[in-house]
Amino acid sequence: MTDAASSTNSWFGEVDRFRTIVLNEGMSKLNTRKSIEEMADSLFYEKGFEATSFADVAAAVGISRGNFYHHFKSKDDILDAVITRRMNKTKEMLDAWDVGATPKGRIVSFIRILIANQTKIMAFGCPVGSLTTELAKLDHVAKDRAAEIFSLFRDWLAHQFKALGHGKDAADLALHVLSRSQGTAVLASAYGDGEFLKSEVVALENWLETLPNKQLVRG
Amino acid sequence: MTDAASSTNSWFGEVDRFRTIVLNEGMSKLNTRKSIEEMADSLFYEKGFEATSFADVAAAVGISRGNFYHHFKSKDDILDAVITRRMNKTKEMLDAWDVGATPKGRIVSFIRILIANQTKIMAFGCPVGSLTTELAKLDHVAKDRAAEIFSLFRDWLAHQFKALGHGKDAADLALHVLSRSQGTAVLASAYGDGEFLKSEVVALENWLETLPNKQLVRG
DNA sequence: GTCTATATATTGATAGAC
DNA sequence: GTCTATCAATATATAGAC
Repeated sequence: MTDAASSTNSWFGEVDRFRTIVLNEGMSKLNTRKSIEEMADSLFYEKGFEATSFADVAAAVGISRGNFYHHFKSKDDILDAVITRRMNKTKEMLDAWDVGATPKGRIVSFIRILIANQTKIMAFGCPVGSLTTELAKLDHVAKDRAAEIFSLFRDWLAHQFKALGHGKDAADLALHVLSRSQGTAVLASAYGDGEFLKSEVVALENWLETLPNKQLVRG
Repeated sequence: MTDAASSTNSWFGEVDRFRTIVLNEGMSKLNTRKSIEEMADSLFYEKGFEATSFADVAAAVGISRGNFYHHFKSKDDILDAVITRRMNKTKEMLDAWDVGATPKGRIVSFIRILIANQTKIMAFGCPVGSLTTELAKLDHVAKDRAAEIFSLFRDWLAHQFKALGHGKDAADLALHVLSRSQGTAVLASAYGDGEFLKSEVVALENWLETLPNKQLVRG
C-alpha cells in the first residue's frame, strides 16, 4: 500500500457505521473546507449521495449547518468538490504505482485494490461504481464527471497494456479489467463474501498471466 | 424473449424519464395494490429507493397519498413487496428458460439479458445490483432479502453448470458469470456505452464456449 | 468564519369525512 | 376504498448577530 493510497479515506480504512461527531476545535479556517470535502467523501460513499444530508456532514465535521454555506453554496457544489477530490486522490495513487514496477505489476496493483479495500468494499461496494450508478438514476448533471474517475483508471490500465504489447486491444483489455473488478465489488457487497472476492482476484490475476505475450516493454 | 420476461416492467421495456401520471380510473380495488407494487418497482429501479417518495409512486399510480397507506403501512413495506415481486418475476423467467433448451443454451439466455435489457441497463444499471448496493449503504433490514434475488440466478446457473459436468466448480462458475454480468452493467451504465456491453457479452459467451468440456448432460 | 434562528418545501405517516 | 386535511420531522437554504 502506498502513502498516497492510504491517505484516501473513501478507499481505505476501517468501517465505522457509528461515526458521529469529530470536533473541529483549533482547526484553521482553510482546513474547514477540506474537512467538509473529506467527510462528505466518506459519507457519500458509506451512506450514498441522496441519503447523506447537510446535517450529517456538518455533524461529522463538527460545525453548524449555517457555517456550511459559507464554504459551499449547494449540495451539488459539495458533490463536485468530492468528485474533484477523488480524481486527485486517484491520480496520486496511480502515480505512486508507476514508480518502480513493471506494467504487469502495475495492473496487479490495480486488481489488488479489491483486497486492500476488502472490508469497505464488502460493506459499501466500490465508491466509483456505486456513485456513478446512483447519479445515473438521479439523472444528475455530475454523472459524467463521476464517470471520469473510471476513465482515469481505464486510461492508466490501457497504457500498461500498451506497454505489454497489446496496442490494438489495450483499450478493450482495460475496460475488461475494470468491469471484472466492478462485478466483484457488487457481488462481494451483496453477499458480504470475502472468499468470493479473493477468488475473483485470483481468477483475474490468472487471466492476466495467461494473456498472449505480445512483447515485453520496460516502462 | 419469453412472455414471463417481457411482463416484468423493471427488467424490460423502454426508458421513460418523463412518466408522470397514469390514471387509475375504473381500476378494481384489488388491482390498486398491484399497481402500486408495479410502479414502485419501476421507480425504485429508475430513481433509486431513497430518491423515490410516496408522492412519486402515488402520482404514477394515480391515487392520493392518503389512499396509499390503506394498502401499505410503510415505505419498507412497499420495498418488501417489490422484492417479493422481483423474486416471483425472476422465478417465472428462469422457469420459462428451462423449457426446451440445453444447459449451455440456458446460460446463454442469462448472459443475453444484458442485450435484451440494454436500453434500461445503460440508463439505470442492473435492478438487482443497484438495489443491493443502495440497501447495503443504508444498512437496510431488507438488504439480505434483496440479495436473495441474486441467489435465484446463482442457484439456477449452478444447476446448469452441474448439468454440464462441473459438479465441483458449479457454484464458483455461477458466481463468476453473475459477477461478469454485474460489472458489465455498471460500466455500461457509467459510460452509456452499448458497444462495450455487446463486446462483454461476446467475451462471456466465448468464455462459456471454451470452458473445459467435462460431460454433456441433457436436462 | 462561525454561530443561532428562521424560511420554505418535502418527507413519511395519521385522522377522519365520504 | 378513496379522498382531503393535517401532523411532526427533516430537507436544503438564507438572514443576520457576533
